[in-house]
Amino acid sequence: MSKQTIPAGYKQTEIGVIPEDWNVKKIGEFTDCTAGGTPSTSISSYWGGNNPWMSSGELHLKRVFDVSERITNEGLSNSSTKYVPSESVLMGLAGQGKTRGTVAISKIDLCTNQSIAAIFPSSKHSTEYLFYNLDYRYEELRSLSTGDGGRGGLNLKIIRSLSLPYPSLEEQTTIANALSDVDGLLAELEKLIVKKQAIKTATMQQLLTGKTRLPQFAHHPDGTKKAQKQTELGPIPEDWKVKTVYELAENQKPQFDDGDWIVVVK
DNA sequence: ATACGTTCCATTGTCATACT
DNA sequence: AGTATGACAATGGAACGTAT
Repeated sequence: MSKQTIPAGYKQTEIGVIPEDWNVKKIGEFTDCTAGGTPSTSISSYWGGNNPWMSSGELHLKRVFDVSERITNEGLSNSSTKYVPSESVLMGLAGQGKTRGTVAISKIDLCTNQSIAAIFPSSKHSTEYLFYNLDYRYEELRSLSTGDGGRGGLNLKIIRSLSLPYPSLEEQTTIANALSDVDGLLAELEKLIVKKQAIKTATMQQLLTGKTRLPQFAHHPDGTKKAQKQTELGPIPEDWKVKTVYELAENQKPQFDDGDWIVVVK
């Protein structure tokens, strides 16, 4: 790429144009990471117990407050899994599917399987900032995988050598907070959507069964309220009918030369 | 020709193990 | 200890076979 104009107050680095007072650091320069393991599944005394053990499928939780599996102390000491602290960034290492490159944050101390790398928290970086940076770089992370084709994986060496823009800890925290605020707003919106969907479901139940009539259909011309009648589908308004879909389709059947037909429901 | 149930196969995630 | 890879299980969808 040819020389481009760099805005005042910015500088060119190997990872792109960033503010002058930011640095570029590799993950291995400010913290370390480790992978986990799986206690032998054929030894039942390794399973159960009190130690949370996370499989890579649970990375989609994004913020991991609990996991579904538990292992015993015996399982913990007889496998290569180990406790990683709360506030670690967890990254999927293996898998052809979407797990590889997916990141999450542990919100409890937990153990993981060998397909998860845990990047430890440190006093030099913001876990949330690192999480957002890596989450944003999902496609890039996937392209970094070793090996050819689907089976490739990330490994600890690749993670340690990942470079990222590195502002002061205070700025990292502030950036992460801003993003977290947006996440909060999105979560609120999602809650609202769920609520509206519940209202819609309830409304469908009322309107499609005739339990509640829209005002202009609820009364006879003389002002008396329309009654209900009993049918095989339950009580429905006295002026409604019960018909099979087949009956409706027969009536709607358009005549095409080739014999095909469609039903348009409005 | 259609409806339905079954089988097959690709994808993905996971575990075990050999290798460095 | 960390990584690569063979093996396998779970899943879902496509393809196929059969009865009507």
